[in-house]
Amino acid sequence: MYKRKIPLTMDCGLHLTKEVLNGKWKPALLNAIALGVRRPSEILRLLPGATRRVLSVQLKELEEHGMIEKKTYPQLPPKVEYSLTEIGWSLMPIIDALNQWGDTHRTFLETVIRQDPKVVHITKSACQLQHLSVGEQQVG
Amino acid sequence: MYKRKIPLTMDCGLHLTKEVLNGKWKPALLNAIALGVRRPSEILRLLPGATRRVLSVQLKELEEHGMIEKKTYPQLPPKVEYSLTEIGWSLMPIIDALNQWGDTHRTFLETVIRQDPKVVHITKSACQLQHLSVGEQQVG
DNA sequence: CAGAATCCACCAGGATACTG
DNA sequence: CAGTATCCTGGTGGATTCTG
Repeated sequence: MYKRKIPLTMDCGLHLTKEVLNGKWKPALLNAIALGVRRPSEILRLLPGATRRVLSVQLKELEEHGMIEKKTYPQLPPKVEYSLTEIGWSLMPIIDALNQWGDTHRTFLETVIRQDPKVVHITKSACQLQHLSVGEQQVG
Repeated sequence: MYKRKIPLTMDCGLHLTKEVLNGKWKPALLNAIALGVRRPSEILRLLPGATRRVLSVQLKELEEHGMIEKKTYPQLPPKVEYSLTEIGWSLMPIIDALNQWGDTHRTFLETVIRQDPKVVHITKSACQLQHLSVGEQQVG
């Protein structure tokens, strides 16, 4: 088993939270599940930029960190459903805030980020989360 | 100049925000500056886990993204002061929420994160942010 | 004191193929 | 459909040294 060689730094709340949300798709995954998209294949469709492997890895981490729960139906073909735990739900106001802040300042942000000479080109449509209305949220 | 070869994905607000806060010390840096710690040497003292170089790099990125402003006094020895821009300030509720969430669930989080077999050991005291009371915040 | 230049270890995440 | 194993690339951030 792989072991990380660089120690974590985690005594202020900021770093603890960062560790939980650390991963390219973690916030999007939590958001998707909160919006009722609970099956891996659906999530995969929702995030065309991500591969099955990466989603798998990050979902597992979220599960290990206690943010989501996994329900496996022992069938063929297999069926899996994820749901938020209570502590997972407690993250949603933050996710919403992140999402909203990005949307509010979209024009500005796209400009300054595009100005960044490091950024070669931008791919659009890697995430369809914004097409789901928040009103469709399901109650845990 | 280094150029990034992997395209960004940034059409949902979540990813825009993530790009801005992307960097090990970015939220902590914003928080520090908001709390009135504006000089590099002070910030360095506040975040003993980070090196001068990394702070320098991430401060520059925050500046390029328009979150902070840099004021240089042409003296010897040089003196530099950072401050939040208006849009930078607009991030503070989010930073506070991240910080608070981590603190609220500290016990749980430290447990599940430590359970993670990837984590070998944890360094404490890499960040002294929690020693500053929020009451000491300065107005932009 | 502030920061630029180098060098590099580490590891996150993408591609692909395979199993049940 | 869901998940794992393997391999590989690129880029973040740490160490160190040097300048003004």
